[in-house]
Amino acid sequence: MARKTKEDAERTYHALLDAATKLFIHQGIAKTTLNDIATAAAMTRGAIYWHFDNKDAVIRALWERNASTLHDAFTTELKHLDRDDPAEHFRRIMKELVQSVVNQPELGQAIRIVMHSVEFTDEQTELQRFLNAKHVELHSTMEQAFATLKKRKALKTSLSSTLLSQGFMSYLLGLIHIYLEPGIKKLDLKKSGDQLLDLFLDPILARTE
Amino acid sequence: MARKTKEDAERTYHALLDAATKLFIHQGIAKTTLNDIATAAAMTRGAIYWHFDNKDAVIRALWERNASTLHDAFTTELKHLDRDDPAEHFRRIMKELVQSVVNQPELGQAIRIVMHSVEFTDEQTELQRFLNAKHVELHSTMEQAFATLKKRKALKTSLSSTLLSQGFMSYLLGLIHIYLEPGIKKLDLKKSGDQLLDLFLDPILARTE
DNA sequence: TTTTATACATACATAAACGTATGTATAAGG
DNA sequence: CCTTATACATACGTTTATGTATGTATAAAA
Repeated sequence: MARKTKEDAERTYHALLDAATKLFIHQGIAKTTLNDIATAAAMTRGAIYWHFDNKDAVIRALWERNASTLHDAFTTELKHLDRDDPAEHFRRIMKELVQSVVNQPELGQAIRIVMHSVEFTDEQTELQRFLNAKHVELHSTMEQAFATLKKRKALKTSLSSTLLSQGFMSYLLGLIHIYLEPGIKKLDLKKSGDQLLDLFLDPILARTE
Repeated sequence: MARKTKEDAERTYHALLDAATKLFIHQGIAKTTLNDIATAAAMTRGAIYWHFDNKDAVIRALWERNASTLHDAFTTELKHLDRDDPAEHFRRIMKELVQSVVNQPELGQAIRIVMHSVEFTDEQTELQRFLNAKHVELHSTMEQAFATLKKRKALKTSLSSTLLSQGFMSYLLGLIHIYLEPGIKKLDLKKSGDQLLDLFLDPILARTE
C-alpha cells in the first residue's frame, strides 16, 4: 500500500484508538484481538504494530489521549486549594470531576477500560506499573488535600485526614465504577452526582460563611 | 493412573481450587493457565477437566465454596431487619460483613478474583451472567433494606432510599475493593472498618434511643 | 468375584493470536 | 528530480493454551 500524509497517519492513529475503545467496551479487553481492532478501523495489524508495540500500549495510549488531561488537571487543582474557602473549593473540584466523567463518554470509556486493566500481581507489566503509579499519585494527592483541609480547620470531624481520604476515595471510585458498569440498576450520576457527593461531604466539610 | 476414593477425589478438588486461588492472586487470572493450576496442585489438566468444564467454572466453583455462604447470609439477614431497632441492626450487619472479609482471607481472595472476572460486555459468558445476577441481587436487597429503613423512620435524611442505597453500595464496594487491592497505600479495614462505616452511616441513620 | 463406573493421566489435534520479517507505493526532504 | 524514510499491507513462523479423545488402574457396586 501507499504512504499517507502525516495527517492521514494521525487519522488512522485515532481511528485505531476509537475502534479499540468500542471493541473493548462491547466485547471485552481480553476477547478483543489486535486483528479485530485493525479490521474495525479498516486497517490491518500492520497499522497497529506501526503505531503501537502491543495491546497494552494501545490501552496506555487510550489513557494518554482520553484521561491524562483530566488526571493532571485534577491532581494539580487539588494541590492549590483556595486560601479563603478550601472546603467549598474542594467540593466544587469533586463535582466537576464527576460531571467530566458523565459528560465525556470517551473519558468514561477510557476509565472503564483502564480500571479493568489493573490486576495487581507479583510481576507487573509495564502497563500495570504505569497505571499503578497514576493510582498511587491520585491517592497521595487526595491525602494531601485532606491534610490541607484539616490544617485550615475546614473539617468538622476529628478523624485523621488519612482515614478520611481513604474513605472518600473509596466512595468516589465506587460511584464512578458503578456508574460506568452497565448493570441493570443504573446510577444516574448526571442528575444525582452532586447530591451523592454532598451526602458524603456535608457531614465532614465545615461551613465557612 | 489409579482411581481414588471419594475422599481423595474431594481432596484434589479442593487442592485444585486452592492452587487456582494462589495463582490467580499472584500472577493474575488471564496469565494463569489450566496447566499452571494442575501442576501447582501436583496434578495434570486431566484432573481439572474432570472436576470443571473450564477456567470460568473454576472461578464459579471458587465463589460457591468461599463466598456464597456470606452472600446468602448477608442478603437474607438484610431482609429481616429488627422490628425495634432497624438502624442499629443494619449498621451491625455491615460491620460484620466488613470484618468477615477482613478475617477470612479465602473469602477476600475469592471476592477479588470474582471482581476481576466481571467485565460487562454485550455477549456475556455463563460466568458473567451468574456473577451479574448475584450483583443485581445484592443491589436490590440493599435497596429494599433502605426502603425498610425509610418506612420505619430510621433515616435522618429525606433523600430517596434508592439514592442512599446506590451511594452506600458505592462506598461499601469501594472500601472492599481498595482494601483487597494491594496498592502501596494500604487500607486497614480491620482497625478502621467500623470508623469508616460510621463515617457514612452516622449522618443518615437516626438514633432510636 | 466380576463388572462397571470413577478419577484421573496422557496424547493429540487445532486454532488462534502474536511478533516479526519483508514488501511497497508514495510523501517528504534535499 | 532523485532519494529516502514513512505508513502501512502481507506473509511467515512460532508459541501456547485449549478441548477432546483415549488409556487405565482401581474403588465401589452388583
